[in-house]
Amino acid sequence: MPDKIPVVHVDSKERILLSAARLFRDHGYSATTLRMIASLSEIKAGSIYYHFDSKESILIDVLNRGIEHVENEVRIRINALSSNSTFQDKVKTAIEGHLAGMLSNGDYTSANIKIYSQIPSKAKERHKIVRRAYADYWDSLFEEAFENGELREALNKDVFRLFVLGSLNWTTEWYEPKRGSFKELVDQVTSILFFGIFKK
Amino acid sequence: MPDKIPVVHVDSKERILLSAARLFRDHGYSATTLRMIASLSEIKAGSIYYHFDSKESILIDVLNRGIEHVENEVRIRINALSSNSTFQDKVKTAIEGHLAGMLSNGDYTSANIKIYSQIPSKAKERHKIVRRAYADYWDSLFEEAFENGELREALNKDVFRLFVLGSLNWTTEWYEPKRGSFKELVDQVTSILFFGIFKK
DNA sequence: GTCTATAAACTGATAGAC
DNA sequence: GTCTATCAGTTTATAGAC
Repeated sequence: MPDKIPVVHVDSKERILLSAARLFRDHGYSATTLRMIASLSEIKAGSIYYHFDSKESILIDVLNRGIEHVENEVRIRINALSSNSTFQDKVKTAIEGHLAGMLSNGDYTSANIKIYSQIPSKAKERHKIVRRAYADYWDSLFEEAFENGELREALNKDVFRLFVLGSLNWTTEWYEPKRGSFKELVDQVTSILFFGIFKK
Repeated sequence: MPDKIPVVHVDSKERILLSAARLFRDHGYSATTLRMIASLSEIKAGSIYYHFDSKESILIDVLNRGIEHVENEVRIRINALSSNSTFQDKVKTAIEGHLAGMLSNGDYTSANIKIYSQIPSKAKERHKIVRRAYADYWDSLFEEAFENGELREALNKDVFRLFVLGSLNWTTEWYEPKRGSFKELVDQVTSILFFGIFKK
């Protein structure tokens, strides 16, 4: 993942959120202290409380931005498609958007994906609704293909979406630009998901 | 995930390790306190130090057992295959083993997979060698197929293994027995990975 | 082997000066 | 808005009784 971009000097609130996202992603929510966030934001720990009520409210903002970001990356690309594009184009575009949302400047999104399962249950409950809406977006995308009979089998629809999105999500654990360009990654991942690993 | 099996009364050391694995998996390493581990193990926190030097040494043992467990699940199934089984049989068997290692009584393995990226870097460094050996096992499995020309494309070999294993690993985030039997999951996942989601 | 008690350090959060 | 100082609670880890 790039992240070459330093936590530049914009509004303090923005620096706090970006620092928190990166630290949450790399060390987890609980292992990240307010003093770590403060230090990376080049501010003192007490000052954080001028901008946020609690550590958990920072978390909520980070999580929401993560979904917001990835959803935008997907929607923008989908909306830019010409009206006569095939369904396969559409899905490949969505895959590219999702991967871009996580891997290219997607500090909030990668944080969201990596920490979600281990955050305090109260925060998880609050954030669930936002997540659900994004999942619904993918469901509606696949729904079309199910109806057209383009998909290879009538697999369980939930398993279908969960597996596809999950396989993408895990790329945060291993993708490094030095392995190959982002475009190559999208091509290879799409190729495997569309047609599998075997010749026939 | 089942985990119906309570932390039964075996050796204290075993109870501590199993409790730790489950708590690490569900809450993360840092958010899990020794008092939580002690409580679930039905022992007092101070007593843990008779069996372990530090919290981190519990972590190391949990991580190692995780790889050990999943590796066994895979090896046992692979070795039980008849000598005339096809390469696809072999891979499906390995997938089944890996999923079983995580999802069926795989507390140590699911803990390992979920927390690895966020543990202290010292522990990560120490555990890397054990992980590498398991990755090598999968590499050698696919190597055969590459040479036989059975795989659909000459994709980047690393991306290949990482994507396949990663897509399996993420099932810990969403698989629930109520969605369907374990056998069904193996069939559906294998089907997608082997031949993709599209009809052609 | 397990307990109680406690040390030493760290945590999220607050108060009040500037 | 940001700082310093500090509170109250928690954390890992240790000491010593049984």
